[in-house]
Amino acid sequence: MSSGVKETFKDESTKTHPENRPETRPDIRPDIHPASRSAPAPPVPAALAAKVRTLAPTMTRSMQRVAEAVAGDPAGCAALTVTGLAERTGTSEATVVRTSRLLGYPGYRDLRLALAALAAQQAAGSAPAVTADIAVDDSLIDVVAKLAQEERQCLADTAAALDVTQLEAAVAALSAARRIDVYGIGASNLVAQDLVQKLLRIGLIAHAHSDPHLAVTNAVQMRARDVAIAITHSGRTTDVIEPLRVAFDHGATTIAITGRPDGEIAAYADHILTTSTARESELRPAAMSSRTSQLLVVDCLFIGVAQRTYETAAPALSASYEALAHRHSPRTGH
Amino acid sequence: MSSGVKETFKDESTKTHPENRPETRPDIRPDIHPASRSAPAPPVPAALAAKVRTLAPTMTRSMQRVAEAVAGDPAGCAALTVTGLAERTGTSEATVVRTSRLLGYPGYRDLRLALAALAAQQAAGSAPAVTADIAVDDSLIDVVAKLAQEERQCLADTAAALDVTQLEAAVAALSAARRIDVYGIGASNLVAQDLVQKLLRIGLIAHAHSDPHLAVTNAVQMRARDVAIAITHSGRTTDVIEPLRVAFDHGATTIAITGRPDGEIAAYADHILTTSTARESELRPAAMSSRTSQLLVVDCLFIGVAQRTYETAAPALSASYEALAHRHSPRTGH
DNA sequence: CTCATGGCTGAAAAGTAATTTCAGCGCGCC
DNA sequence: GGCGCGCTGAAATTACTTTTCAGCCATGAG
Repeated sequence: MSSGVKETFKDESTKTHPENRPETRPDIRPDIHPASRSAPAPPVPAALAAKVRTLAPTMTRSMQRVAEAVAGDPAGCAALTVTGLAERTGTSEATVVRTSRLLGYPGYRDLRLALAALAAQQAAGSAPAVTADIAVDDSLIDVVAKLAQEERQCLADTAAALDVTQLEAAVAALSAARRIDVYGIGASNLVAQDLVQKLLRIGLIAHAHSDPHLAVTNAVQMRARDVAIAITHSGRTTDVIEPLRVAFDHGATTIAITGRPDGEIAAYADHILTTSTARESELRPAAMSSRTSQLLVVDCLFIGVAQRTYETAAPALSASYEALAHRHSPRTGH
Repeated sequence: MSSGVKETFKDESTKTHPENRPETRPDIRPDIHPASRSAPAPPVPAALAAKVRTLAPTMTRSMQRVAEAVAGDPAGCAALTVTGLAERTGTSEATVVRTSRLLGYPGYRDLRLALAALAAQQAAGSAPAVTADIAVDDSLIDVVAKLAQEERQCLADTAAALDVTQLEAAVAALSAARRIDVYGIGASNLVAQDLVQKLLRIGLIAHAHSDPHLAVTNAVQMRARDVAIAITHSGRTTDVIEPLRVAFDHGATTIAITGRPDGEIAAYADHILTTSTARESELRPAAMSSRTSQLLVVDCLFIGVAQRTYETAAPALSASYEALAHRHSPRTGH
């Protein structure tokens, strides 16, 4: 336990994240404590496979081997010591420990405990449900079943991995926002529009941008109390990062919804909401599962804001329903 | 009967350990086969409380205190080291280890793993009771869980209710289409755009319409081999029905994606794909679950078409990925 | 093509936790 | 009341985990 504390401190000092961000800021943030970001990952074993997938790109080859081993056989790995796992994966103890850290645990000891827990969870009832990839010659029945299953898995992973602290902060910022801009390109733009549509319905001022130039132009107008949200699965979409950076520099509260919390976009985001990364197959591009994941996050944001601003949100919602009523044909369906 | 067996185990572990452990530990550990591991001493965590009760009479007072602690709070004890647990129970490390042995584990290390597993099992067992409506005063944690759960349910419902025959026909029509128009308003328009984005990626000619006037104007141009798709949850959105009717009258193949297969739109649809209708609450408008459902249907359509047109779809997909690559910042995430 | 650079990697050192030993001491039995 | 059995925990020992550090490989610049 005491070692865990020490390591946390050490981690902060070695990683440059926490100190680099406040320096970039031109003015002070009145309401948010940056400290909340240092303890973001309560080790939820259920989402381990998802976390492995999310972090896999950041990992080195040998770390990936370790991560695969633990994700593939939690029960077996839980029975092994560091040395044993290192041997099994053909790596060294140091690498195993490093991987454990990357997955969000203070050390191997704790990862091992989580593995034991995960194994028990899997064994008890809920089967791990490893669906096969969708193949070219699958029947449509199979396609429907597999797609539904994968999306359901994706939702479960996202929910398990979502950092509620970050979500809370994001909701708070949105609820108090003077104005909200949402940046998204391609498939993510649809998610951005979805969010904006919902926020407009509860009386907030929100805009979705897909044109990078206009987005930057608008971002210049942002200031404190405004909120900018960037949605990008890869975390590296320049056209989306750029306006977020501008908004960030102008003092707006910035939120990133991304599958790569370590990505370049993290530098300009006050709050990061991580979406899960499902493995993608040839026929099923990443966009599909990332969209599902993003939409869940967006829905959570919306509900959270609606709760916070219930006094104004509830009447606004009913009003929007009524306004729509006469756009439907009058014949009552049953 | 079983008690006799247990005692035998206990005997072995307690009496023979002085000579047994130093020999076996360093040498045999690496050579042990996973299958044989379970044979000698099966540590079944589920029955821990029972075992504590059974063995309590044979225990000394301090050992009982330890046993009670682990049986009463597995999760809490799993987080503690030997020293920690010894302190909490007011005993010494040696006693903790002795108790572990008595309970059937090689040492405290293994008992601790079993405790973690047990805790997870317990948590998993009591978890899945969150299907209530989302309330205004729900915590964000609950909101996330409930939303994810509802959407997952929605996906399962949709997949179960989807008529594969209709889907098959729709896929066939799309695969052979000269041109595809998709009509959707509001939230459904985002789904329409999503479908169109995907179809464009595999080389089909597709357009999404949200402007009812333009939609009708375009619908007039439709003829045989063209496909028109209308997306409306209510099945009564006039602005969407109208262009579908026009396309239908001009001989195009028409598809309706709707939650009301008996609705007015059915009259002009050659194929009807039914989306599921989840109950909606005040905070969770119908748009949310209908969207999830619609997206699943749209994904199925896409995959189906991609399969059918694999020869052209596959290269088109890879080409679109490559084209996007340089819109991302070059820094590779390894 | 060569060199410098930076970061990954694993062997070994250092540190921490678990296990064993052993002396003390309470408790029941004679 | 003395004797001894065996429970108990502090300390020593051992096993395991974590950290350090130097080698190595890939990468990119000159």
